[in-house]
Amino acid sequence: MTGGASFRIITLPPADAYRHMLPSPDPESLAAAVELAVAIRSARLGRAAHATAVKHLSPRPLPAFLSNHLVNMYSKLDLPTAAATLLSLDPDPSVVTWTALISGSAQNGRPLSALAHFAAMLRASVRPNDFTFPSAFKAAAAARKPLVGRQIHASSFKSGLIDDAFVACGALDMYYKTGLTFDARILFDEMPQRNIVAWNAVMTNAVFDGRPDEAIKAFIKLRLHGGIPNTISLCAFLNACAGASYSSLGSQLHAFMIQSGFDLDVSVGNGLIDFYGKCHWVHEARAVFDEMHIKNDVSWCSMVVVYAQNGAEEEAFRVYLDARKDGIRPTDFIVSSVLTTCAGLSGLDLGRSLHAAAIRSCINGNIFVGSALVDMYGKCGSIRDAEQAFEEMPERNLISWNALIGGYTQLGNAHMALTVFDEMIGCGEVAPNYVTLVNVITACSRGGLTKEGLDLFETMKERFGIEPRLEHYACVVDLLGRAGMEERAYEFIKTMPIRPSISIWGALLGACRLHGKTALGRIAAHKLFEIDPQDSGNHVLLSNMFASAGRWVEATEVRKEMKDVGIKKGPGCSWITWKNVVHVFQAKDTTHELNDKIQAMLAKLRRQMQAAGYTPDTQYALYDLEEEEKETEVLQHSEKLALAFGLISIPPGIPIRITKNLRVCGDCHCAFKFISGIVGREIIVRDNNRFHYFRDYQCSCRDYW
DNA sequence: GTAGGGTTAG
Repeated sequence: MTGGASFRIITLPPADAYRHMLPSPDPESLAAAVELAVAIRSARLGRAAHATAVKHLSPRPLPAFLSNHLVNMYSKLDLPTAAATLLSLDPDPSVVTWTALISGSAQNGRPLSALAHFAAMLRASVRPNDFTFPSAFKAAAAARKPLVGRQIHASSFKSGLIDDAFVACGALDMYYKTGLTFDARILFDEMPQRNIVAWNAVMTNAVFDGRPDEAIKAFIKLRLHGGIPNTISLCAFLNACAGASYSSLGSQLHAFMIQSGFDLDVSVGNGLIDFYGKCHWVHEARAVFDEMHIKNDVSWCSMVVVYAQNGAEEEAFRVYLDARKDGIRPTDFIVSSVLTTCAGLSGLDLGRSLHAAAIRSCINGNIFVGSALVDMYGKCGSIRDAEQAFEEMPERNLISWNALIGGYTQLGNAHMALTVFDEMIGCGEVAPNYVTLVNVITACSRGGLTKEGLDLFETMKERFGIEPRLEHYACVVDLLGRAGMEERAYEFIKTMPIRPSISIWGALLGACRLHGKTALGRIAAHKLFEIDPQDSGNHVLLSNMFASAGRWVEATEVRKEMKDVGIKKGPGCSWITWKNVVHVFQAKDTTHELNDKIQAMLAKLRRQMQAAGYTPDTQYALYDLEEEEKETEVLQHSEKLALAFGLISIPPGIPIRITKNLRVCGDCHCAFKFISGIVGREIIVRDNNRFHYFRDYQCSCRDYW
């Protein structure tokens, strides 16, 4: 390097600007270069400076300040071995050297080594200073070691350094994060000076621990004390409002932010998007997003999540595509979020393209991405791909296991769901949670394993320490109901210790519909109307139950009642994706451009099916029509139209994937079994409840759904 | 020369 350019100038350069430059060999410049290496996170520059130092300054030892810089650089850039080796070469490392080593470990997610270094420092009789304690507390907090944290607190108290604001804030945060909330409160009350960081520690931890009201109270108290919130306080407040669904309080704060100019901060803007999304104010979230002058990848990701979590999966995907166009890299956060929307859309092709993007960006090994892939493939009915994604994960956690079990559950493969469940227990690395139990009991229900399901429910508390929740009770009602034991299910509901919810009565009503138990069905339906009079699904289910039992008067009455109260039923529809176009069909839909061919195909299929022994199951025609008309009616169901289109358009050998927003109808289910055999093709239907995998005159659900 | 509290996901 020539010309005497000094590394002291720290106007931050673009990340790559200095990477290949060699610093001049005087210790001051070398130290500056090392400092810069940390700032731009360039290990290459740091190593180059180190090499230059060794070359030009040996055999003399490196000056202490330069050595400290180097230890700090290696530690901060997550090269712990180099940092520790360098420290061990120093015959008498100072507290600064030790602190550099400890802080790097704490910041790079290695709290246990940070604590080990801290202990080694004490053994070497080096006393921690006001810089060391905050890092030590951070490590104890991250390692969730309350006893160690308390010891560090005692030591900082003895040395008198606890009165330092940095040290006290570290201790405060440590007590919260290790679950010693009581100690944290005492410490906070006794703090001689409470700076904004202390208030923020109170607020962020209250939100994290699910005590949003406490965070809001702290914010108000801070204002009463004349404290000025910063961006972190505001993000915490927004999270508190989102957690407690205080939509108006949060939007009032939004006004304050605009007044004070805080809304221009990217993190605050991102917090606002997230807050509005969690309050289901999608338009407000979008407005904040659109008005942001500077957006980062978190902004884009938050916007994707707002749409995904508010039932607008197509919009979520569009935002993802816009983000890519805007030059946003597919991060692990964005990819796992968008994969969730693919799972919701049943968008297997989109999911596969994201899988490819994840591999290109080297984030396919991330545990969030991996679990999202397993989940997506499972929900899209590609259980083989789900298995493979699961196998390829470098590490797995509870969520990954739950995703795979959930995939088998959706497919109705109770045997495999239970096998994977046993494997999960057997591996001893993760303990099941309530979601796991919901999945396996549901799998039993769908697979007809009534005894096994009941067994799991009855022993879950004792075997796994999981208290049954409402969801588990609903699973049992479903389990008994599907097995034809509606009366027993009703008795079970009566003895429940929790107040029965929509899902409980809904499960009973569904079972009554399936088995034509109209009297009990009416009881369940009326419970449902009491809880949620506006829900169309319950009315439709009741009406269909009467229709299936041939009781047309009652069926029509329910429909009429719906009309009178002003309940609208969302239309049932089925869709199929071909060549990146989504073709949507409603029942009796004649608007598709290929309608003539579709009708011809349906007529042909009807002849072939009847020759093979199919009779239309007209109980699924929902109106009281003449028998022959009913046959025509069921032939025009949206899933049959979609299938006919698929058979016309998609070449043989490619499975036909259909998605339906309601449950697949019984006649269509029967017809699809015949058609899969007649035309020799795989047909995969995903309804709002589960998958049906038709092949060779059979369905994966074995007619039990 | 070394330090504390933060936004997005399965």
